[in-house]
Amino acid sequence: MSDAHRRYQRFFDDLKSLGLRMTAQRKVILRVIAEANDHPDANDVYRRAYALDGSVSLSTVYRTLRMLEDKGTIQRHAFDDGRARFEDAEREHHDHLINIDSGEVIEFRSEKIEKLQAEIAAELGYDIVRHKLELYCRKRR
Amino acid sequence: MSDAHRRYQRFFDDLKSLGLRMTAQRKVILRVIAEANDHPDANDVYRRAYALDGSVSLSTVYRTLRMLEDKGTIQRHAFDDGRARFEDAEREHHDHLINIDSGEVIEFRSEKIEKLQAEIAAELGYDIVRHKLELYCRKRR
DNA sequence: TGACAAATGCAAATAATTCGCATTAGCGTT
DNA sequence: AACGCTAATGCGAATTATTTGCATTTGTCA
Repeated sequence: MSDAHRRYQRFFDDLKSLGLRMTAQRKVILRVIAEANDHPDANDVYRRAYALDGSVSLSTVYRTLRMLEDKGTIQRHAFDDGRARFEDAEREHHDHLINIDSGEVIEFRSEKIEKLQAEIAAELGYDIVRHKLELYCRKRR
Repeated sequence: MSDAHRRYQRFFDDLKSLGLRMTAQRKVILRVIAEANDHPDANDVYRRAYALDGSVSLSTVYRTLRMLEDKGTIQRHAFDDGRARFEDAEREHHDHLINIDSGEVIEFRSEKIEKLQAEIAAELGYDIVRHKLELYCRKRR
C-alpha cells in the first residue's frame, strides 16, 4: 500500500514537472499502474481503471500508456504473445520467465547471469547499457 | 546455397512424415524460409514467395507459418515493432548484442549462460523451451 | 483416372492499437 | 468565482496484423 502510494506520488510529480494536466482519468490510470504488481496489458489497465472511474475510456488508456512510455516513466514489454505489457520503469531490474501454456509471467534476478553478461560484452569490447532476458518455459512435470 | 537446400529438404521431410500434402504453395514458402538468413515477418515471406510463384496468397502464408510453428519447425519472435517474425527453429541458437549507437548486431553464444538459465528455470519448476537474450551495448572506450 | 478430404484464394471477421474531431475540463489569470 | 485558452477526453471510425468461413481447387492413394 505505502509502496504503491509512493510510486503513485512519483508518477504524479513526474507529470506535474512536465507541465502536463492532472486529469481525473490520468490519476486513476496512474493509480492502477502504481498498484499493479503483475504485467498488465492495455486492456487490463483499462478494465481496472474503469472499475474505479467509469469516465475512463480505452483510448485514453492507450494515450496515457504511450505518453508515460515516451517520458520513460513506464516500460513496454513485447513478449511473444503479441500484446504489449507495461510496468513501472523504476522498479528494480529483473528478468522474465514466461509460462508459454498459461501466459503467466514470473520475475527473477540472477547476479551470476548479470555478471556473465557483462563479461561477455566486455570480451567483445562493449559495456551493457540495458538488456532483455526472457525464458519461455513449460511447467516441469 | 547447399545449406539452404539442406534446410529445405528437412522442412520437406518434416511435413511429409506428418502426412501433410506437399502443395506448390507450401514448397515455395518452405523454400523462402529455408533461404532466409534474416528474420522476415509474414508479409516479407509473402512477398518473397509471391515473387517466385504468383499462386501464393497471404492467407496461405499465415496458415503455413502457423502450421510450421505448431510443428516446431520454425520459431516465432515478437520484437518491439509489434509484428511476428520467423526463423528456422533448427538454426543453431544464438543471442544478440546490439550496438545502440550504430545498430550493429553481433551474434554470440555462451554455454555458461545457457546452463545458468536452465538452472534458474529448474529452480522455479520449469523447463526452458526457448529464450531470448538481447544485450544493448555501447562500444568500450 | 477418379474420388475424397486437405489445402487454397478470396473476402469478410477479429484483435490490438491509433486517429479525427467535436466537446469537456484543467489551470493560470482576472 | 467566473473566464478563456488549449490540452485532454470520449466516441467511433481507421489502421495494421492476423484469422476464419466457404466455395473451389488439387494432392494423394487406390
